[in-house]
Amino acid sequence: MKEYEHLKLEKKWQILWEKKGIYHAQNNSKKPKYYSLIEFPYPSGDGLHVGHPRPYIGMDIISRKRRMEGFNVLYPIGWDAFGLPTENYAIKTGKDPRAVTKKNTDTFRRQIKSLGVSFDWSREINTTDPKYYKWTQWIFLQFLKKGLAYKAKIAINWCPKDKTGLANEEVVGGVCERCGTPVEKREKEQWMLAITKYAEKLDKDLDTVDYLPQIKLAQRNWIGKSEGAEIEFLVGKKIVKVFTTRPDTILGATYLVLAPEHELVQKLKDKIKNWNEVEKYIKEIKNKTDIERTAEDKTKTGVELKGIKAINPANKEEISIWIADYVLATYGTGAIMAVPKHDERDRDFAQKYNLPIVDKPLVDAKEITKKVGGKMVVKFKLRDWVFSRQRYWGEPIPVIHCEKCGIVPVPEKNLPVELPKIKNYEPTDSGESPLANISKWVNTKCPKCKGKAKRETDTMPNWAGSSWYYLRYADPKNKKVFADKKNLKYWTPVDWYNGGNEHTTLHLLYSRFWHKFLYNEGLVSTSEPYKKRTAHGMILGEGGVKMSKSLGNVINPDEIVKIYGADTLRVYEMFMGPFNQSVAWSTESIIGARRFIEKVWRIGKGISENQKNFSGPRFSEAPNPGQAVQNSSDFLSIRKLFHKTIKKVTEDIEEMHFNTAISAMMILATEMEKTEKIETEDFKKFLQILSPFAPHITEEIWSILGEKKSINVSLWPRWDKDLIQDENVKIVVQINGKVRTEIFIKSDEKEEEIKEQTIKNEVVLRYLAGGEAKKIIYVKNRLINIVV
RNA sequence: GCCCGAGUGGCGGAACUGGUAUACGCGCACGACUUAAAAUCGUGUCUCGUAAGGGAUGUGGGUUCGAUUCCCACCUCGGGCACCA
Repeated sequence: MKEYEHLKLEKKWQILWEKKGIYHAQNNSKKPKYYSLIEFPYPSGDGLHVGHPRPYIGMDIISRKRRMEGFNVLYPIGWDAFGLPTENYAIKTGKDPRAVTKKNTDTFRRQIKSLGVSFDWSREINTTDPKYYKWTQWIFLQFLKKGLAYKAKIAINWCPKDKTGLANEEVVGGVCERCGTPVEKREKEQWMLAITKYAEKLDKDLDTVDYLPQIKLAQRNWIGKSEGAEIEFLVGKKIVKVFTTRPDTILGATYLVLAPEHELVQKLKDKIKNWNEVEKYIKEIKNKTDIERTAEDKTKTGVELKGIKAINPANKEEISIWIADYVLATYGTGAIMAVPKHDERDRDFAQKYNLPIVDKPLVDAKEITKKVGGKMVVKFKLRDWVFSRQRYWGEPIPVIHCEKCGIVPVPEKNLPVELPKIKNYEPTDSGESPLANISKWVNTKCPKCKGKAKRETDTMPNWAGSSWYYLRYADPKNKKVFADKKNLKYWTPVDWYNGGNEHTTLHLLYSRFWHKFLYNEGLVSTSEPYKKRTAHGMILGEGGVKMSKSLGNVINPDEIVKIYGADTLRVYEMFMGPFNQSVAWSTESIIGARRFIEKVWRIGKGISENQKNFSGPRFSEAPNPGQAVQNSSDFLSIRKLFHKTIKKVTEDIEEMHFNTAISAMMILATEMEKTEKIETEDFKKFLQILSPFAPHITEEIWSILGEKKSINVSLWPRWDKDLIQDENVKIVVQINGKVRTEIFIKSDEKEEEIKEQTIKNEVVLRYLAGGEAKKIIYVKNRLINIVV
């Protein structure tokens, strides 16, 4: 056996694995299936940085373990390649976004392959491929058919820098999620998807999936279900409907507040005596950005609608009506009954404008609602999804505007509507997509009446392609349907989906919505797309700051692979900290992972050259993995340690506790090296449990030891229950809760005997001198505490 | 403001269900090997104390034979939501 040359060795196996296609998922297999998924990357021009592979390696470990457990594993990858960075780059350089995407995906593919991740590359997909987005457009047409895609003139979030509309989910703290520019409001005709129709299901069905609790919670908060009552207040002959979660406080309602945009305000114009003042206020509010409206120290403002009054239906009292910016037009009914006694916001407002605060008694919520003719209702904070973008690099919305027929869907047989190649990708200030300038493409015939018509020039948001990509993996090359039903039935749902927390209320929610719609249409076989969802932490730059080009602290995995090898990088990334937590990169610390890998190589070498081979256990006791090894290897059974380590690694992988799994294997490796002889079969089991983490070196040693088949298709080792039991156990002796000494006992020894034995111990006697043991607490195989 | 999550050596982090706090790794120090260096191996490495022993898991209390773990109050950091009636 030669020296460890990671570059040669890793390349060799990567080529061989690819040639044999051992990571290809089989569509017709008798094995049980396992579908593991990572969020497919956006192929940016900067290439991979060391943060990208962390989730890939994590799920790779799960996938490799599943293969060895006998599953037919689908672990696919593709490219979520539509989006602004590529388009902006195209604008700057005058290059075709297609060419830019090709170049970027080539780089990403090469880099990911160099890490030995066991993706099934035969199923690679790309959202910008017309063969793919044909089906994104097709699904849109299904939404349209069912009335869930509709056009509406609404005030949308407009990013003046990116010159495009944004969904609510893409606005973070009043600024554009992507570029940080403060978002403006613009009235525009937009395509909308009626995600709110699924609000109830999206909320309720969270009970049926295995997501991390904080992910469920974040989705629940975003959907924002609340139960309350709609109650009507009479205003002259007109009616104001309010929504309240506290109908029981209605006797304390001393005024009404409408959102400034509330329709009734305009309708009552004639009766409002201070109309000039009211109109001025409405105008002021309209010109405010979200940031100004929600500024922290902002006090509430409002204007009374003088000349009109409302009647509280519970006690028939006349109360005043106000408009104020603290009431939102987009939630509930856009109007509230103000109860300053019980609601802090109403109280603030009442105090500022000297409105009555009365302490009327509480009444039964349901009874009073019924009595005043109201009804119990459920409201959601979730808004419909603004689905139009006024940019080039996205899926064209497959719709035609006909002068006579109105909106006409592009016939399914004419899909895909391909993006035309153009020279200028610059978005326009008018808020139109650059596609609007391509008259040759825009002007078309109406599919219905064959008359003059124009194509829709808005494109879809980059969340469109990613809302269903996991379905396409089940059947990525199908030309007739988005995926064959049989394949969908076999592969879905995704068994384990790992991704970033930043997608909880975006991609994760959107794709659940699409999936539920497709399920309703009978097009997919499960009501939820993902059975289990976990999240990984980010890798930060050295010192704990974000890795970014502007800070110049981005680490390229290419360099690490070159210097240390893919196996070392993989082990390091899994070892550096808990998988679900952010950790700072430390190039200095990688050496630890490399030393471990080299140690494994040395032991393998020793065994293959027959210097370390041995049969039968030599020692009698082993420490627990993760516990201190008390040097004396004569005392340890290396074989027991093998089995304890198999157990620990097997269990830790399932919990994504990769760091502690590696720690246990490091302990075992250190012990192996200290031990003169090791049984080859035991060592092979160690190679197997290490192989998901370090697939190349383990495959190499595996083959050197005479195995003909890949370690990837070997059977995951089991631990021997008897071997992980210790006959002799060390227990700690405490006196008054302080550790004083330790004794060794047989693990099956009776409690009484142990206690007796302890009392006679000389150290214990010394502490007992004069006093007497009041109480003795024994915790099996752990400790004994004597209270004096 | 509200809701999550976290706070442990010089650093990244361990600790099952309340049971030896600081595993594993980095760094550092010393030693072995070497002409030397690197690599590797070994030993040590929370803190005060010569020792016996004492003190430390953000701070202050509590429950318990025993608390990093449970409870209460507070501080700091990270994340989410943010006038949602």
